[in-house]
Amino acid sequence: MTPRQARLAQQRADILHAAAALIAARGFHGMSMRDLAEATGFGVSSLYNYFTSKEELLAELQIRAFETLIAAANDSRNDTPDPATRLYVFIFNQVRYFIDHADVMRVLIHEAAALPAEHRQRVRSLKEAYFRIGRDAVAAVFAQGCGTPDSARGPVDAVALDRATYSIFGMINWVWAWYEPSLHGTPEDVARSIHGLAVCGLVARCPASPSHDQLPQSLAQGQVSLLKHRTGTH
Amino acid sequence: MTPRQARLAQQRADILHAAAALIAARGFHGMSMRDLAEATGFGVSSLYNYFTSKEELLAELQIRAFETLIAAANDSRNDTPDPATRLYVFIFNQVRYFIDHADVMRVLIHEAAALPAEHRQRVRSLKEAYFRIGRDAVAAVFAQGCGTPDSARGPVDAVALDRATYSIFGMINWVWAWYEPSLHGTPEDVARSIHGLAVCGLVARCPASPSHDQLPQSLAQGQVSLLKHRTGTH
DNA sequence: GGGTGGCGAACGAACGTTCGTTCGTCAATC
DNA sequence: GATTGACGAACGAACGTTCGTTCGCCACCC
Repeated sequence: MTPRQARLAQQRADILHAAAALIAARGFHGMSMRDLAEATGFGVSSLYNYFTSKEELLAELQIRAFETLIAAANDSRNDTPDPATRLYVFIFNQVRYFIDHADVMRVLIHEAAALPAEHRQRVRSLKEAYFRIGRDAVAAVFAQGCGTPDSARGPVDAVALDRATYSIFGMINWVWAWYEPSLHGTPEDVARSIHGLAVCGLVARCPASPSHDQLPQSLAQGQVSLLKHRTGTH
Repeated sequence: MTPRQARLAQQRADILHAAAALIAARGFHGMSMRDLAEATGFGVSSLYNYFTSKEELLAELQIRAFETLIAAANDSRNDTPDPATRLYVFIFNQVRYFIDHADVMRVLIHEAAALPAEHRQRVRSLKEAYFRIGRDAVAAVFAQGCGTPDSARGPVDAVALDRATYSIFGMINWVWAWYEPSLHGTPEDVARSIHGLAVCGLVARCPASPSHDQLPQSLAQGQVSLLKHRTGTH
């Protein structure tokens, strides 16, 4: 990559960062290109040297974010054999990403419908790929059970698995709406609360699942950035 | 109420219905007053006979919705003494409301930040009141425990209670993003999945909590409408 | 009972502003 | 000296809102 290309890529990323903040605060239609120009220091027209339209900018933002999330989830998929712990890692990764990059999170959740039809399908398929990773983690916990001999629970059908997975995503995704570091503990606390609900519920005891004290206290931040720069071939 | 007033109130409600659909689809800034005029059959300027501004329209929409939710939650608060069942009723009421009125739901979740400062505080206090109702229901389940003698779980502090409550709200609120009646079962199924996760988690057994089969199969729809019409003094 | 005046309610047109986008030009870089 | 990239100016369209007017209904007086 020539220095020229590197500079161009960096400035594209800078613009995306600023756009994420503005769209998160005011919505896609609420952010004007003049707002974005002021935030980035560019002139309004210069932005069009980096993105062909406002909508392409939104699409790029969402695509990069999902690719980052998917890559992070895949990287940590095989770290541990225990399903409950693996689910914790999945939850924590996403919670941390969303807390660190709340702007991007809000854009992902709120502005999927604002995409033009052309880019809609691409983002949707990325979202589905990410959902499947989460569902696999949930299914593994389901299948393993808790080690309890009790088998009063009926067989888990696919529809119920989907509902449970979506519900767990709901807990994670909702974090942006309420989390305040000074009020609600560390990201680890949040991930443990969610994981606890997902695995044990509010009150049940989970003899065979790892105690929360045994869960990894911290995970390597890794090298994933807010918006991974896609190099090369995809 | 004179027929005149009744007609005016009805038309205000009609406009709010149409606005909810448009805002849900395109966002507050994405809906133009011309869109709304076309959807309602009014001329653009006639809308200003019913609402003083676009922002007041949004505020009214949110305030009515939260008042409806709070009233429904309060009405059913003392129906049953069992905490777990009471939590189920709370969850089901909200899930059903959101599935029946997905438009309003999206507006509540997405467009809180688009409110002008004047109306912001009113909506926020309604939201907090509603949160407290939910938290009380969660706290009761927490306090009762599951009847298990096992007390390995530490004392439940207020912060953890908040996190758990927010997480449960997250499961409920996220329903709008994925629920499809033909794919994901009935609203009762959804409420039971969420309640099951909240109380028992994915895998734990809950000896003392009611089996899902014993939960009320259906609840009276009640007379709450999409946007309750506030008569009189508040 | 039939005209008539007042008024709520709906409207088209137009306001000034801001929107996303394009274009021609000019300075800086290789 | 050619190419890249930043820019101000300008575009038509659409924005939220206001204005003056009209229309039709209902209460009132002759």
